[in-house]
Amino acid sequence: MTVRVRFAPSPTGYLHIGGARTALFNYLYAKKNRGKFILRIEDTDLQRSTQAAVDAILESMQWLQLQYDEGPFYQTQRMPRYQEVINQLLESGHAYRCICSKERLAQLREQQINAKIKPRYDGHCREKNLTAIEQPHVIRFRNPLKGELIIQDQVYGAIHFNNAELDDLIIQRSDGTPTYNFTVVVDDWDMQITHVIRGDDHLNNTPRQVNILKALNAELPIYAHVPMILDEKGKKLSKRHGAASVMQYREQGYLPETVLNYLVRLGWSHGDQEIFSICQMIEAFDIKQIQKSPAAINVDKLNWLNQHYIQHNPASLETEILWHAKKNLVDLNQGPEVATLIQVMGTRVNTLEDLILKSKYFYADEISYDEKALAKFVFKTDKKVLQDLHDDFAALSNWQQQMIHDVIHAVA
RNA sequence: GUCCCCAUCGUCUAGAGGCCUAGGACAUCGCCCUUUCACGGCGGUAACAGGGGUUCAAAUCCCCUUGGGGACGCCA
Repeated sequence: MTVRVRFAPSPTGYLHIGGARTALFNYLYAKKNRGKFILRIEDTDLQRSTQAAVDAILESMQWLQLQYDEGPFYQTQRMPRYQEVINQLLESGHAYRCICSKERLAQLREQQINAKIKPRYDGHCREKNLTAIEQPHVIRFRNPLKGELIIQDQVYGAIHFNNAELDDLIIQRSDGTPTYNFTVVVDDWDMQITHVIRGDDHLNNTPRQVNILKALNAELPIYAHVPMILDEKGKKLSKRHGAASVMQYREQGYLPETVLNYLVRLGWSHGDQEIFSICQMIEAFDIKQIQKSPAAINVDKLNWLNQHYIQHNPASLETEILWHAKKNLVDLNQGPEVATLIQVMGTRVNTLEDLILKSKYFYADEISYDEKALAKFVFKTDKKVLQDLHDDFAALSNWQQQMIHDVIHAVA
C-alpha cells in the first residue's frame, strides 16, 4: 500500500512555525516511504478563511521547498460530497437532526461549568427522530454511549478514551455547511490517507473522528500526533511573537535550509547529528523518534545554524542574498562579488539581513554616521588616528591588500 | 472543573534495566590563536522534578505527588 499523507492547514492566517514543522514531518515521511504528500486547504469556516491566507501558506511552502504531490484541494469545493455522506449517515441512523437553540445550548453549558462537569451536549434531540423539517436545525453525529476506544498513536503509543466522555458533535451547521471534524474524516477517507501526522492539539478530536470513520465503515488511518512548539520562554507561541510566521524568518535573514534543519531537530533527533541536508533528513526520519513533550524555540541555536549554512553555500544562498539586498536598496553590482562578500562577512553575521546591513558601504559611496554615536564614542585622539590613517591611505601608491594591511598596522 | 497527554543540563536532545563517573549541540565561563570584529582550537560549569515500589541492578518498568501542556464551539 502506498503511503499517503496530508498537510491540512486552515487559511485563517500565515503559515506559522509549528504548522511548517508538521508539513515538514509529513513531507519527510512521504519521501522516505516513496509515498504521496497531499496539500488540503481546510476552508470550511467561511468567515475566517481568506485568499490572502491561502497565498501566504503557498508562498511559505514554496520558500521552504516543501513540494506537494497532489492538491491543493479546497474543502469548499467538495460540498456536494459532504452532503452526500451526511445523507448517508442520516439514513443509517448514525446522525440525527437537532433543533436545540443556541440559547439553550449556552445555558446548558453554563450550568455544566457551574456544576464543574465537562461541558457537552446532553442528547436532547437524540431520540426525537426528527425527519426532514423546515425549521432551522443542525445535524449531529450519534456517538456511541458506551465502550472504550484505543488509539494506537505512532508517537504517544496507546491512548484510551471512553465513549461516555464524548458527546454528539455537530457535523452540519444550521446554514447547511459541514464542520471540521466531519470534513476531515470524509477527506481523509476519500483521499485514502494512510497516515495522519498532525499537531497534538488534535489528539482529543481523534476518537470522535474514529467513531465517524467506523460509522462509515471506512478503514482507519494510522495516527501520529506531534507535540507543539513553544516560544523561548516555554509558553505557547502567540500571534504577537516576533517570529511565529515562516515568512518572518525570511524577513529576518534566515535561510530556508536553516529553518528546515532547525525545525526537524525540534522534537526529533537522530543520535548526535545536528546538521541535516534535506536528503539526510529523508533518509534518517522516523516517526518513532519524535519526542512526546513540547519543545521551546531557541534563537541562539537558530543563529548558529544559520551562520553554519551561510558559510556552507546552500542552494538558496545567492537568491536569498539578492532578495535582502533588493529589500534594503543595496545594488550588489556596485561592489565586490557575492562570493567575496560571503567570504569576508560570512563569519561575522548570523543573518542575511545583518550581512547586507553591515556591508552597505561596500556598495555605496555615501556613508552616513549617527551623529550622536559619533560624539559619544569617537574622541579627539581617535580622530587623530583616523586622520593619520586617511593621510597614509591617500599617499599609498600601490592599493593592494598587503600594502593596505601594512599601513593599518603601522598606524595602529 | 472534567478528560487526554507530557516530565534528562538554561535550551534542543542521546539514553529501549547493567555499556552512565549520564553523552552531544547551542548558550555561558576560562585558555590558545589574533594589535580590531569575528572564525577556529582546547578545556570548564551545568540535568535524570519529588516520593514510594519491582529487581541482584532503575534515568530507563509500575504507582502516587508536584509541575507543565492540550482539549472540552453551529473554530479549525
